[in-house]
Amino acid sequence: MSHLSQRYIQLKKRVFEREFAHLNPQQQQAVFTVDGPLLVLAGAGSGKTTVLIERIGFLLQYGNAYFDDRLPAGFTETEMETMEACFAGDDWRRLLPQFALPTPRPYEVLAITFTNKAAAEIGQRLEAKLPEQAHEIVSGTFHRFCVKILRRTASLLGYGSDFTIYDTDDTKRLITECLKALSLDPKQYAPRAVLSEISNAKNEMLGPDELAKKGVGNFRTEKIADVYRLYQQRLLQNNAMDFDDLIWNTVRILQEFPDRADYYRRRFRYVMIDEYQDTNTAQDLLVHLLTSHYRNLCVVGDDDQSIYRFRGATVENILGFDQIFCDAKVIRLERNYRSTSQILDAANAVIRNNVGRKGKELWTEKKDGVPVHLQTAEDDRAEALYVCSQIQNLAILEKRPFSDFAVLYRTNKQSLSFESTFARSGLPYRIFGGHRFYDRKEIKDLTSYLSVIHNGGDAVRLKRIINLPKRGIGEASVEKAQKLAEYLQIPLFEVCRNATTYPGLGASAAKLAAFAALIDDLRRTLEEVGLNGIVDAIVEKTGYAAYLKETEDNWQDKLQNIEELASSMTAYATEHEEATLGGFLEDAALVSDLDDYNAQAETVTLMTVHAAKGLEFPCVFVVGMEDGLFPSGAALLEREELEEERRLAYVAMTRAKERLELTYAKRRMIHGQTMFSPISRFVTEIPDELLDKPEEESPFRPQTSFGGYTSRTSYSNRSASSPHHLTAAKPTPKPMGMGAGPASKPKADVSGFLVGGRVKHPTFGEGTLLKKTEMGGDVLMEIAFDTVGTKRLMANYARITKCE
DNA sequence: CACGCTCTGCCTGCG
DNA sequence: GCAGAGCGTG
Repeated sequence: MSHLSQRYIQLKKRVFEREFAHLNPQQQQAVFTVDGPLLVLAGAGSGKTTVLIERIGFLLQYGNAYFDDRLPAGFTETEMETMEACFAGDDWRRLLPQFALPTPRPYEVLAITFTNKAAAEIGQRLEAKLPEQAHEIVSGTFHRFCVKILRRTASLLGYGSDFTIYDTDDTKRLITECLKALSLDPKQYAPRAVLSEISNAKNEMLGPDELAKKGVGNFRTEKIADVYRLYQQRLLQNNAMDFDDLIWNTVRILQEFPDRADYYRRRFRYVMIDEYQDTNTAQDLLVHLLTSHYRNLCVVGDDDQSIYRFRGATVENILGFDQIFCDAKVIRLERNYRSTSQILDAANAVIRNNVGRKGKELWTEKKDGVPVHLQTAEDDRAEALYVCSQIQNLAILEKRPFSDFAVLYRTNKQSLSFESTFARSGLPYRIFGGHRFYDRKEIKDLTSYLSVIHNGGDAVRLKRIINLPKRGIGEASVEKAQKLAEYLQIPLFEVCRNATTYPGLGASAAKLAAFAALIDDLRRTLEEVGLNGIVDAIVEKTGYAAYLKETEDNWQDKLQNIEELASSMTAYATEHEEATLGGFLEDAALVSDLDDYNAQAETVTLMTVHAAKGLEFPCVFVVGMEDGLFPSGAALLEREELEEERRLAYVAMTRAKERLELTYAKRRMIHGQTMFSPISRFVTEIPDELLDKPEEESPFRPQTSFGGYTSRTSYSNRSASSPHHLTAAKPTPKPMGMGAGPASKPKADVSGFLVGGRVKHPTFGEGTLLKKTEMGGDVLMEIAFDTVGTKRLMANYARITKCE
């Protein structure tokens, strides 16, 4: 290599490094490496999304400029000197365009994520960074990407392009049907379990025959393979796919139709996959099939955050990436920008105990944090009380909005005690998870109507609504009609429509025909009123509202949910120029509740650790740190399971930016039984010097009149265990908020303060009391101070006096 | 076919 | 401890 060329390359690199100086060296390398296979091991809070966005930006602007080692043709020494002089001056940015190489078109770039939330974030940030090109870049979830391909290619596999996407409820119904058809006892073959085995098989790319072969000699597996075979057959008949099929059928397109495969391979020249540790075998195969031509594949992930093994994700995909691509470049992002060193050291100490990992140690420059706090509570109720009062304390002492706080738990059930405690003390909160909006019964009913209107071939959803509201079509009649449909090889809906022409249907024929007429009528209504009025029309023409009133206690709530469905359809119609019913149903199938998580809302967040992945909060409480709960009892048996739980604990801890508290209850009700569990082994893996452990006893003991002590370590410790201490009688969980946390004070008497009256504060001066709000045994006072403006203070903490 | 009773079986859960 | 499923009866 010539001397000139070396000078040129060196200068070029320095220019780019200066342009991307806001990134650390590892991040820069990840951004500049656009060609060939790249594995980015991105620790929690290491600026992964930023890298992804910057990388796309760099790619679209400069192509493979950074690593290209060619000298422009006819480049001279003089030009080199001009460039170097320019670099030394202020307008060195002028050099950037000169280094640019041919770039891909935006639509040749594909970015795939797992959740809608992540996809939306990427979409927004791309929009902000590259307003011109963002809308052309293909970004979205695996499922959305696959649906897009399948809508165009499904006919090759025998499906219609308007296939329905079945959710868990639909698939469960279909499995139950298949079990019945094969005379299998649903008690021995629980639909849920069968479904999960089928799903696992699909995720590993095993068809019914392969599953049967694998389970030869195993009676149960052989039977499940039979169910699987029938299930797939029926899905096809119903023109429906389950979520796993979306992936697998796309794989089939790429494997079985070379011309299609070739088209997509050339189309997506640059592919990026986020959260690669969450991919299953089918998704991994899809990615490899898609990128086998150009091999410009960048996968980003963190083996330490792989927490979805139970649903088929295999960490091996990310762990073995550099073995499959032996020329892959591996970049580790270990600098964390989120958490304090105390939090990171604790999290590192826990995850270190895992054997099967690439090995990463996060570090930070935030050294000014507080230790991780460990709180012991007598039972789950005391635990909730502690968290509640601690949040109230911190909100006041550190002037934090409630949106700073998150309570993370292992199981959804644990939310109950927090929900009731928070509600009682007026702490605003929001619970995420549990069931999706679109999974609610009334919403499922309505979307089933919509779906039948849209895709008449779908018998599962048709059967869901055929007698709902009750219209005298019993199970026997439906079965007869279905037998007939099978015999005649026509959709069930067609049998209903022409029911009166089949003598075998007897008395129910008229009712079936009336039902079909209703659906046909609704189809015409859809033509007339469009998406905006169709929900109302269904409710009206089916008498659904009356049915709800008759059968449900909380029918008002349910009607309101239906209203919400109607307005979300209207919103969909306005947002999309060519809005169709099919498009809306597709959206409904592919969204989740977490998607509308709003960090701005002034509420405490309650969610499972799983749901919290990818989020961050200034203050995090990880609750229920007990062996048997976290790690879960099932995980205590197998090493692999336990390691997954440990990764889960790692994810939980690394959500915290400033404060991390771990809580543990000595006693707790599980499955209706009081359990006494030892403290979580994950807590014991954290070295003592990183943990701030308060007194042994529950903090909820009646307060003495020694107001204002702040040291919890010596004095209060003793007071609880000392037998002659009169007030240490029995911890009473009654008093809310008070006496909890570090800086407790005696209860202030606020009855003398009148709204509109004048008050005085030692630092803020005089002001007018605007509002008093009861809050967890304390009173929140909103005061308009004369000099410093309006402030919200808790009566028990702020030294407020009346003006005489 | 609707109801009420008993029985069971219980992590996590994207799309 | 509670919810959902399944079963039997009016």
